[in-house]
Amino acid sequence: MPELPEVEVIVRGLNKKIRGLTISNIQINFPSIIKGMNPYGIRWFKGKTINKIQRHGKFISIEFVGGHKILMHLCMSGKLLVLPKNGELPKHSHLIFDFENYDNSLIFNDVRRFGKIIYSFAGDYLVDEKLSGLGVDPLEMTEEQFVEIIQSHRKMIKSLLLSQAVISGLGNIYVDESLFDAGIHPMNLSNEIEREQIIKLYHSIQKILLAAIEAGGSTIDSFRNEEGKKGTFQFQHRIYGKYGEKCPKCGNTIIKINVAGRTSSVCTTCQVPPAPRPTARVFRECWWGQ
DNA sequence: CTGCATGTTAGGTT
DNA sequence: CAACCTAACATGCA
Repeated sequence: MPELPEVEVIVRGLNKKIRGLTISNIQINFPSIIKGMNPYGIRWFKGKTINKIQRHGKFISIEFVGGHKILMHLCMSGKLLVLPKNGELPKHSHLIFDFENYDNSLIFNDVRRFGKIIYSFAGDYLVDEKLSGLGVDPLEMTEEQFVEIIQSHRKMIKSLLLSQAVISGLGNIYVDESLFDAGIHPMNLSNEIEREQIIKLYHSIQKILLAAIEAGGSTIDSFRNEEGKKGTFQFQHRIYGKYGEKCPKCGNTIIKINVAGRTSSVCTTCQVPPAPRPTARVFRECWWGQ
């Protein structure tokens, strides 16, 4: 569930709390979340000092002095918590780092265990592969870059915005919110959207992401920041998950549709659906039928 | 018990 | 090849 704003909130919190600290101990409770190589090899990081923590799309990297990294993805229910070393450990805490001269531990916690941890000794190919497979960051892309990306694919806009290899960081919540804000139906084909509309979408995305970060992210169910606290941006959602309710712009009923395999909420008055396209099969059938 | 939700990936189809 | 669909993953919740 954590998308760009939630991950950004966590990364900022971690930088404030654990940047510059040296790992004194690593406790591995559930090795299989450490994927792609020997999970216990992560103990190599004991004694290493954190240089900085960064966000890459929805990934979090902890970079150590010397350049080696631990890469993490929270997927749906993952949390990174900084909690008192001697306090009660929350259930589903799979990996715990202790630090020299610091009373708190960093805990990777994940109820569903979809989250991943990948580490790197020397530009390990797994870490590099993940990072190099990411598209542009929505907060760093330019208006022109965005227009170019949208126009160079012929794909349903929602599906395109969700493609991490093209634009990295957006998920179901912020795609629905941005498309609604810009007045674009999620099933519109990307290369059929007017330039003016694409630019409007660009600004909707930026505005919404920044506001969400400001509000500490959206807590729909499980998201918590590194202190275990909820975000408040869910109270500013206007369309996500609101099917059956009234559209805040026009008052019509918001409906639920499935796009790119995901539940989507749309107002068909404010977000005009594309004209239905005949599939090749339907076209053939019509041909034979006449 | 059933179905749904979430992000990603693998595998198959159009 | 690009776009699209579905299943799988693990678990909690209604």
